[in-house]
Amino acid sequence: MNDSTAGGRTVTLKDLANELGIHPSTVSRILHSGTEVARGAASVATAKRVRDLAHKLGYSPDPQATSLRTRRTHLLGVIVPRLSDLVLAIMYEGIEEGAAGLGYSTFVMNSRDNPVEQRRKTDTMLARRVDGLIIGDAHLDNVLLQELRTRKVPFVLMNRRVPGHPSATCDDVLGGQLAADHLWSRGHRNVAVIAGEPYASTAVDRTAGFVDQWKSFGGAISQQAVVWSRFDTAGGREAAENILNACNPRPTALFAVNDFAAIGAMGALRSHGLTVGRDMAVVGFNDTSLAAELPIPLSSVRSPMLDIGRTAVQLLKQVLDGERVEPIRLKPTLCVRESSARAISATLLRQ
Amino acid sequence: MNDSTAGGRTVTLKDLANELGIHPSTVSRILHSGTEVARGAASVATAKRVRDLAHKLGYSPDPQATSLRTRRTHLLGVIVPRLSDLVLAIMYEGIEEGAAGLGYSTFVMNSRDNPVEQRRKTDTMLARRVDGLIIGDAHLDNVLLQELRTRKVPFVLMNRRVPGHPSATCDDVLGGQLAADHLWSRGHRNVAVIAGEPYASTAVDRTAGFVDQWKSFGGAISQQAVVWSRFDTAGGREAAENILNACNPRPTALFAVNDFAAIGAMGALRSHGLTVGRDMAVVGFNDTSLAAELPIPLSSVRSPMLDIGRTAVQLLKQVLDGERVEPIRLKPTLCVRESSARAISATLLRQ
DNA sequence: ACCGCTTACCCAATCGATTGGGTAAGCTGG
DNA sequence: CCAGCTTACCCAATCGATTGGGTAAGCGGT
Repeated sequence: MNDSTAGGRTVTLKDLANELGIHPSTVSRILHSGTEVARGAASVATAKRVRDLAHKLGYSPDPQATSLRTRRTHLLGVIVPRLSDLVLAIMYEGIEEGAAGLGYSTFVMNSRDNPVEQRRKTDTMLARRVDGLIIGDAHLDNVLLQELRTRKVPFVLMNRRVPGHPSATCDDVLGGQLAADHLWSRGHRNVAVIAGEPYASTAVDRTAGFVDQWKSFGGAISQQAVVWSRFDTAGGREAAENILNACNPRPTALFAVNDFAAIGAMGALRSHGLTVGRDMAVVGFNDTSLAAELPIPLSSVRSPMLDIGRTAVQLLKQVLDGERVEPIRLKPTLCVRESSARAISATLLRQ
Repeated sequence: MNDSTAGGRTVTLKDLANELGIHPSTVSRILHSGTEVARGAASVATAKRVRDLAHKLGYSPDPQATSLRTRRTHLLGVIVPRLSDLVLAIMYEGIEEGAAGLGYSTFVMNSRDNPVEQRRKTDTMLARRVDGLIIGDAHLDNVLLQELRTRKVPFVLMNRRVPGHPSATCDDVLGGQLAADHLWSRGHRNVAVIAGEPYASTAVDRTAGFVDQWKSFGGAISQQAVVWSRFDTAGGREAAENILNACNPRPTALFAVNDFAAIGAMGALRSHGLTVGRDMAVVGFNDTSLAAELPIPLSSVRSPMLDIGRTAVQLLKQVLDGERVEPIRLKPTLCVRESSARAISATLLRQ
């Protein structure tokens, strides 16, 4: 453990310099740069003496002082709808890992998907002088992003994309297609979609991927079979209720763009006396750790959440380095489980 | 939105001073202190001119410069086992809220409950010169805490307590008692406990609260009916398997110190052909949002997670202000649901 | 002996805000 | 008319690290 503490005495460059009878700038050059500058700034012997002493005294540079001078804080801001959304929490673990690898630290804040909060949190981050932002709660219609671009704030989107901005996301269109392929191949011909929030690209893309693929197979999906909803269990429950009420004949399969909505829907189905996997197939999205653990394990499109977080950091790093970057979409895969594994039964077909 | 950006020109005190033809120190005093110092430093008219200009130009003080001078960063470090644990994620939301209210920003890092990582993350936080730490992953046997105290690093514990250190936690002993009261009152006499990790006070206290209360009723709990386990679904599943194998006669009720472990256990019970709520009562802990949404809703001891987070910040603030603080334990309440609502059935009693 | 080059440093300004210690002008009271 | 006080400021050092621009010593070559 180093000795620079919140409470105790802190070792500074000057301390090291005084101790060794050399100038702080020399110490800085030795410690600062990996041999390129160090050589030329000091003799090998001096460099070693400095490094040894620094290590012995547990010197760690003051990041505030460094930032003040260099105008770079090595701080990244991360804004998510809410960390209590497992999906974002896992992406954040990827971010933390990626950022640590590059020597950055990260702030996270919850915006609750509320535009006022998004702006406020963004402001707080910028007031802290973060070097860049990772935005995990982008709305498709958001003006904030244009503003940030105009002001040349470096940022990347994560999880949700918005055309024209760099982003690290799951290939949600593909994910929707995978779900459609699966349900169609199991013989389903009458399906409904719990579509999520229309302001989120995740919801829109997954739904579009599913619906377009379904139509390309020659299937039909009526207006009332696509229900927009919140992403949480309560939203999924309501959406499923709507579908059960509005769709006649009752669909034989449900695609929810989010595992939590799928779980809520499963609850609603159960309340209606339907058994998931037998009377109704259900497919979720993200393959959160719960999907496999449910009493009736949930089929789900697995999105590489950790990798999305890591990729977002890499991308932001490139932006900070002034490189031009393209959006990246990581491939999802389908995990089939009991909730949708069996082919549609004769009884259901006959309905 | 203020104009100080990661990308653009930033307005400094000196800019304001030049613009108005006064000295930066005067501007600082006006903007810095709420009338006490400001009065005496400048005329009311000047103060207004300064404030108006600051607002117009979107001045926001450079936190790095401020910290360098004042030696306080207004940064708090938060260390948790993992943010993908819903419980900690929600506590963090409380922290974020509380910290924002006091003008602090927070770093979070995941330690994965691994002592090496705990130390490494602590070091990273201190290297960033945080003003204090909120530690959410304390182990009962941890030496790190003693070290931090010796080095006079201000910190408080959250979620898990360790005797002798300030902490904001749930009253876990009481929580365990509530579960015991409930199951006993429903007629159960043969129970088992999925106890969690023995290094966490949450696990130890909840188990002790339950077991002691049970014994005070005259009940008995055998050695093999208390199974230590990981906190996740897989851990709960394994523990339940152990219990089903080792306990004869089979218990009629299960208390898991964590909802996720409870969910895992429910899966195991189902695999054994047992119906939760009828063949076996199950009670979890924390009342995470999923408990109520499960196909068979889970009874759970509700712990005030948001408040614990908020309280942790308040407590740390007091520590930073040099006040003496006592550990705080917030009261849990019991939410009874289908998984344990009905009284023990005659069939089960006869077993 | 002298030019030019390398080696191994030192010097001082700078980033932006804070703060203890001035000081000049103006007013009051005796 | 002047001591003494208040008002409304200014000055300069400081926090710790970085960095462009020195410079003195030493050495090789001619």
